[in-house]
Amino acid sequence: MSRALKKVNYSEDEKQLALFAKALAHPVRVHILKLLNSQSCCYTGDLTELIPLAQSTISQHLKALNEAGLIQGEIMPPKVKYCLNKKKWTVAKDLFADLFDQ
Amino acid sequence: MSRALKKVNYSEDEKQLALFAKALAHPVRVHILKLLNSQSCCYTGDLTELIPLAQSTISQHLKALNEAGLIQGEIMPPKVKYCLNKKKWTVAKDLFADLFDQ
DNA sequence: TTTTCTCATCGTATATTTGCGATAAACTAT
DNA sequence: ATAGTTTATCGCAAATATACGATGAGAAAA
Repeated sequence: MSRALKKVNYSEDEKQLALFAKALAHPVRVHILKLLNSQSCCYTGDLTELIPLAQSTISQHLKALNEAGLIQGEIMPPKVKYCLNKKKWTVAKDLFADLFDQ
Repeated sequence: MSRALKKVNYSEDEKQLALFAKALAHPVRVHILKLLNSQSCCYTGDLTELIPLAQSTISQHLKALNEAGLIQGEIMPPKVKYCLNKKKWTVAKDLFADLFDQ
C-alpha cells in the first residue's frame, strides 16, 4: 500500500530505457521485432501463421510493442500492416548502447 | 490454463535477450546498473542511501540482476560487494546491438 | 443488406512482479 | 556467549502480465 506512495525519481532516460526493456522482456516480442526488422513489414495474419499463439494473444503483444513506440501500424483494409518505428528504434538502440558503454 | 501447455520454441538468443531485457525492465534496476558501471562496485548499504526504497526491496532487485547474470556479489563480511559481471555484460551488449543492427 | 475477412478488445483465470515490515542468517567484535 | 552490523529471505497485499475464447468493429465483396 505504501507502494503507491513511493515516488522515486529516476531520470527520463532510465524510465524510457526501462519501458523499452519491458517491451523486449518476452521472447515472442523479441521474435516479432526480429521478423519486422528482417522483412520490413508484416501483417498480423502473417504472424499468426508463424507463431503458434492465439490471434488475440499476438494482438496483445503487438499492442505492447506499439505502446512502447517500437512499432507502428498502418491500416490497409481489411488488414493492418505493422512496421518498425525507425525513429524510436534508433532512440532505443542508442539508450541501450549508452548503458552498455564501457 | 492452456497457458502452461503452450510451449512455443524460441531461439536461445531470443530467450536470453528477453531475460536480460526483463532484468532491465524496471527503472531502479537500470539505475543500479548505471551506478555499478560508473563506480566499479558498490555495497548494498551504499545503495540504500542513494535510493529511497526499503533495504529488502533493494536486495530483491539485486537478486534479480544477479539471477540475470548482470552483476555478481563478493562476500566481504559483514558486507557484500556487488560488481558488474563483465562477461555477461558483454554478452548482453552484443545481443542488444545485434537486435538493433541496421 | 448481408456476408466475409481481418484485427482489436473484453472477460476471465493464473502467474509474476513489486513493495513493505519482520525476521533469519552470517560474520565481527566485545 | 552476547551484542552489533549487514544482507537475504519470508509472508503478505496489490498491481501487472500472459494466455485463451468469445465478441466487437470496420471495410470490402456478394
